[in-house]
Amino acid sequence: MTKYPEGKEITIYDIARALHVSTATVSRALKNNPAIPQKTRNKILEKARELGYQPNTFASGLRNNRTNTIGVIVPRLNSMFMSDVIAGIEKVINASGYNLIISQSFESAEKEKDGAETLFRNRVAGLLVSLSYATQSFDHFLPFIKKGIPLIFFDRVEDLEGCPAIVIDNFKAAYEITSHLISRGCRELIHITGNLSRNVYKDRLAGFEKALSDHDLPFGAEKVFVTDLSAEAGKEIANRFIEKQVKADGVFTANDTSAVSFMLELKKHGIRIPEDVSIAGFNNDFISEVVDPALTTIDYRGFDMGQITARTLIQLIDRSRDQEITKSIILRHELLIRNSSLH
Amino acid sequence: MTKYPEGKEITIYDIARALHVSTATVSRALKNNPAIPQKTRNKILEKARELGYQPNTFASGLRNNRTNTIGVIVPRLNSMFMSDVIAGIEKVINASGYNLIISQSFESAEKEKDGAETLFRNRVAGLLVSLSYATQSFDHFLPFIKKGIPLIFFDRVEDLEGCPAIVIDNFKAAYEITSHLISRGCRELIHITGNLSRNVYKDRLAGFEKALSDHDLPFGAEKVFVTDLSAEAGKEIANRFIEKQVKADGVFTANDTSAVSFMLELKKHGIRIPEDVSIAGFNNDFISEVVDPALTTIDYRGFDMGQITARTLIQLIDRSRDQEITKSIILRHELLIRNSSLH
DNA sequence: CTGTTAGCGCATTCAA
DNA sequence: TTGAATGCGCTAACAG
Repeated sequence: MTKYPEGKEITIYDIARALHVSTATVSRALKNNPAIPQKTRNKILEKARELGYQPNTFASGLRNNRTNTIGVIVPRLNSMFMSDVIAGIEKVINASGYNLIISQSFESAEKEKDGAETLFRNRVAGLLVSLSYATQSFDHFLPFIKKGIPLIFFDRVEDLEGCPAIVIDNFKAAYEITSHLISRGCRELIHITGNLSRNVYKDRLAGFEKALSDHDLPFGAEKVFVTDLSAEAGKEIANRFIEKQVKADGVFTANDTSAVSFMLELKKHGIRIPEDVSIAGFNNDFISEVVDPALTTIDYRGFDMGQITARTLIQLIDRSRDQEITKSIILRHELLIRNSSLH
Repeated sequence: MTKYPEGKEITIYDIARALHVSTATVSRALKNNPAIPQKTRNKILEKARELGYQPNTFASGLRNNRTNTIGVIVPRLNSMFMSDVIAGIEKVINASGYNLIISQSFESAEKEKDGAETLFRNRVAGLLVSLSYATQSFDHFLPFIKKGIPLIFFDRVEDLEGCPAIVIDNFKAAYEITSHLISRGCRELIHITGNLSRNVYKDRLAGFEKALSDHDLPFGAEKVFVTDLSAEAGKEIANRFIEKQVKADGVFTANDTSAVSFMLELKKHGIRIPEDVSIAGFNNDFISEVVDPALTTIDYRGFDMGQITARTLIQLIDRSRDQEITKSIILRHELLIRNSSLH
C-alpha cells in the first residue's frame, strides 16, 4: 500500500518514536508552543536535526488551509524597473520565511486572470499585483477579497475595497518634469505615454496637461501619443517627428526606454539634443544615465517599492485582529535634471 | 470540530454527493482516467464547473508527494540578462501548467543553500540554478539528486552527475571578441572579469588568454582584473587606468554593465573611444546599444536561454521511462562589432 | 504539561 | 465501470 519509491521521508512520527513521546508533543515543540518546556523542546529539535527532518508543507497546508507562499503578478519580469521591484519583493518575502510564486501577464488581461486563478488555487497567503495594460475588469481578484486574502497593488494600481496601493505621485512627478521643460524654454510639448486605463499613465498625462495649462500653453489630443512605450514605439514617433508630421521642441515620455530610443533615432537624423528638442523620460533606468546626452527623468527606485510592498503585505497577513487597516502608501520620487533637457 | 471560517471550499465530496456517485469516480473523472466513460466524465466536469470546484493542491500534493511547482535560484533578479532569462523560464513553466517559485542568492553561498533547502522542503518537481559567485560546495544540491528531482544548471553551471547544463560557448565567444580587438590593432589588452570559480568567467578568461597567445601577445596576471563586474567596479578600474597604474589600448570586459561604466568614466576624463582605447563587453544588454560609441559585445539573449532551460526541465520531469538522458546544451552566441572597438 | 484522536482533500487499492 | 476504505503528515480539540 504505502509506496516508498526513493527512500522515505522523516516525519514527526519518526521523531516521536525515537524519543518516546507523542506526535502532538513533537508538533508543538517544532512550533515553539510555550506549553512545551525548554528541555523537551531542545531534545526534540536536536533529534529532528539529527534525523534530517523536513516539515511536510502539504500536510500542514492541508491541515491549516493556508500556505507560506505569496503570489505576485506583473506585466513582465524583464524590464529594468520591474525586475528591481521583484528583487526587492523577493528579498523581503524570503527573509520573512515565505515563498514567492511569480506570474507574468505579458500585458494581457486573460493571462492576468489565469495567473490569479492559479495563485488562488495554490492558496497563496497574499497577493501582489501590478496590472496589465489590458485589464478592464477586476473580477478575478474578488475571490481573494471574499476569502480575506490580503491583496496589494503596486505601481499600476486600482482602487479596490480594502486593497492598499503602493505608488508614487505620478501626477506630481509629471507636473514637475513638464514644468521643468517649460522653464527651459520649451513651448511646443508633446507627451508619449502608455495605456490610459492605467493610473500611472493617466496621472502622468494629467500632470502634463496641468503644467501646460498653468503656463498658458495649448493642449490638445494631438499632443498625446498613446503607445506601448517600447523602444520601437519611441523610434516610430521619432520618425513621425522627422517627417514633420509631429512638431515639438520638448518631449516628455512616460518611460526611459522609449525616451532613449526616441532620442537615438533623432540623433541619427542629425537632430540635436537638447538644442533642437529637449527630452525627458521616467524611471531613472541605467540607460537614462548612459545615453548621450544623459536623460532628464524621474527617479523612482523599484527595489524600495518592492520591499515596501512586500513588508506591507506581510504586515497584513500577520495582523491578528489588529487595529486599523493598512492604508495605501505614496512613495517619494525625485526629478533628476540632466543634459537632455538643458535646452 | 470542522471549522469553516470564511465559507467552505468545494471538494470532490460535494461533487460526488450532488451527482450520487463516489469520490473515487469524481477523482478519476477529474484526472481523465479512461475507466470513466465520456458521459459520466462530462457530467462530473460540468458539475465541478457549476460548483466552482478548485482542486486542493495540498491534498493532492500530500497524497502524491509531488507538486507542480518548479524552483529557480539565481544570483539576482535585477540584471537585464537575468530578468530576461527568468521571463523566458516563467513563460514556459506557466504555459506547461507549473508554478514558478523564485529565490535569489545575492551572490552568497549561504543564501543559495537556504534557498535550495526551502525549495526542497516545498517538494519542487524540478530545480533550475544559476550559481552564485561564492558557491564552492555543491552539497546542498545532493538531496535533489538523491531523490531523483531533475536539476538543471544554466549560464553559471557546474558539472554534477546527471544534471544538464545550458550554456553558451564562453571560451569561443571570448576568443572571438579578443581576436577582433587584436585585429583592430590593439596590442596591450586587459580583461576585467568576475569570480573565476564560475565557468562563465573562467572560460572567458581562457578564451582571452588563448587569443593573446595565438597572436603572440604577452599575457600575465597583471592583465586580469577580478571584480564583481558592477558599474562601480568598471569605474574603479577606469580610474586606475586614468592614473596610469594600468596601461591598455584594448579592454575586454566580461559584462556590459562594467564595460559601459568603464567607458563613461574614461570619456569623462577626455579619453577617446575607440581612438585611444577599444572596448568590448559581453551580453548585448540594451545599454550596449545606447552608449556612445555603441559597445562591441557578444549577443547572448537570455529569454531564449530561459525558455530552453525550462523546456529541458519539463522534458526531464515528464520523461516516464524514457530513452536516453537529456544532455547539456550549448546555445549560439554572436559577436556584435560596434563602434567602441573600431580602433 | 502531554497523549489520544480525528480529519483536512485526494488518489489508489481492492473488491464487487 | 464503480464504490468503500485507507492513509499521506500534520495540527488542534479535548481530556487527562
